[in-house]
Amino acid sequence: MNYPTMQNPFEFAKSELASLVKAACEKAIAEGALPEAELPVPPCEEPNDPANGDLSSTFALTMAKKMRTAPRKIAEAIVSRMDLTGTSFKSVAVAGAGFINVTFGAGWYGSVLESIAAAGETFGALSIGQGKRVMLEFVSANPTGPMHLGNARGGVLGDTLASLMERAGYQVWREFYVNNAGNQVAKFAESLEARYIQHYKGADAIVFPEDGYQGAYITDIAVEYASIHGDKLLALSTEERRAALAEYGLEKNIASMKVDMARYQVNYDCWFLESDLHDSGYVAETVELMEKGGFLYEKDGAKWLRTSDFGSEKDEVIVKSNGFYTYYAVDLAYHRNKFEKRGFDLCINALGADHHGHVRRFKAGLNSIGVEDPDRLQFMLYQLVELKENGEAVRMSKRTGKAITLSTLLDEIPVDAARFTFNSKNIDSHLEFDLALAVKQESDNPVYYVQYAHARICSLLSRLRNEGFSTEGVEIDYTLLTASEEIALIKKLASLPEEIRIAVRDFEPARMTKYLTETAALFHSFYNAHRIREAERPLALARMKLCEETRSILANVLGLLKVSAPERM
RNA sequence: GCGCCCGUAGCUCAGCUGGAUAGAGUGCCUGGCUACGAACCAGUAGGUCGGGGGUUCGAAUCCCUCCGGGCGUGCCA
Repeated sequence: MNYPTMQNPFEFAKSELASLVKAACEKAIAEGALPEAELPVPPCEEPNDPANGDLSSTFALTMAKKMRTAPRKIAEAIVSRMDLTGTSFKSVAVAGAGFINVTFGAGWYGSVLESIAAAGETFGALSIGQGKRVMLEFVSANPTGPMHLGNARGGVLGDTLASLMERAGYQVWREFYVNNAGNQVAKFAESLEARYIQHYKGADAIVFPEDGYQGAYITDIAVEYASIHGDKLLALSTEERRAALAEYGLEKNIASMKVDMARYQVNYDCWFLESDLHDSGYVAETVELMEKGGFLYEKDGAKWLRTSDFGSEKDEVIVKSNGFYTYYAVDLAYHRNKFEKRGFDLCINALGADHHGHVRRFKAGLNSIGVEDPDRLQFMLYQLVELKENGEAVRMSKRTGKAITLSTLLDEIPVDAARFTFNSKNIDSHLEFDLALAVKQESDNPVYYVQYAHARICSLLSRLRNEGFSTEGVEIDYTLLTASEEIALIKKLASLPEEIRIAVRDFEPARMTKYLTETAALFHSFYNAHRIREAERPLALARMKLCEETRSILANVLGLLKVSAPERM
């Protein structure tokens, strides 16, 4: 028996069905059984209820009007002319209002398992990315303090999308943009300075800045600096003092962000410093471009960019009246750098939805500086994490110090569980998070359900191998896998490439945790319904093969999520 | 005011480029280990898909409108 390798089994079968339906329809028209009509590509989908077949085409329903013929009659004319020999299908039937339903034959199921075996743990690799170079920028939290739960969500979502895009055939670059310059840093420096002075001269010696960073970590940094370098900053100018403290604090914060991210299994290709854009003169050069293009004008002592000419609601300030660039100006330079200087084909920014207003502003701004196709910039907007304490909502803020930090999260909850949780809700959903509740319910995390399935299979397979069972080099008789649990499981394994395709298309990594949970459920269900060791040898081996490929898929997808796939637990 | 997101089972959420009887987890209840791992499985109960219109063979899904919640609308980043 020969089993063709399929990169994407469902896509393979759908296009097969589409051409079968179309060919049969053409034949029916040629024979005068159906009226002449222009034929679109027949739509094919998976019915919700397996009783309606494995694949279904609504072609007859959509053609009813054009052909002025009852859909059922169209379907019957088509079905009676469909030849299934040598295809993925073993049967076809007309159902309901005129659905054309087909069921897979053993050849398709065999091909699925053989294809997974051939691809190993990279099954699901697609070529839709065509090797394009993608820059995925995510988290990019201000280095003025520790990262919080919102960053935890963004970190996992961005990192997982990156993995998914790699699997889909893109060359992905992960980047963290470090805002180590500008107004927030000035406030950070001011806050450190106040704590430093208070440390030596008492709380009343200086008024803490009203909009300063209130978190206790500011005091920690200031005191730590004092314990290492002493009080020598007191004698310096305010400017020098702040510069020294800011430099020390930023270095420290950035280092600990790197540690936290690494601990969270997020590894960047680059931590890009905003200060480099200033130092190299790239920001100035970018603003000059706007100036030369005639897109800038002066008003109230500031320089404004005519973004309203490029699809934005209003114009934006580029140079403030105090002579400093706005964050927006610098970020435009940064994005120009991504496209023009580093030549990425596509840039994706993962942003919390509180920044959704940027989307239009950015595109308008990039347009004005001649980045020729602003659609190369895309946004993955995820809703905010709503922090709850005993059921009460708490607004997270770095400035007020009200937040659960990423490192606290990881102290309380294992990385596997945290990554799984933040990957388990659609990016559009507002995620509620109560740390106390999460710690309490930690053992309920569906990640263990999935990992348990993997461990269970590992232990089963090692027992089978010890007893002399092996699928190595053995011709498996796939026609023996006919139980509903076996069929459902194989179909689920087969759908992985489609899941990856859609997850990438929609920027929706949550599809993968859902997929894992469903796959594990189907496996557990199969496992409980059927014995392997006690079955007749050929059936035992076919089931063993199914277990092997299920394990491969679980490890494969857990790997994409950077969640461990334990052999025992 | 304007813009974006959300509203589906008691709770947390899938399903949304229109398809057949709206799903899962959790919680409640009932059953299943001298068994290849019970961190599991099987089953019962639980719904005006926020309300109201519209589009059509067909709407949780598309359009309009209203209600409710979140976010944005800075010479902050």
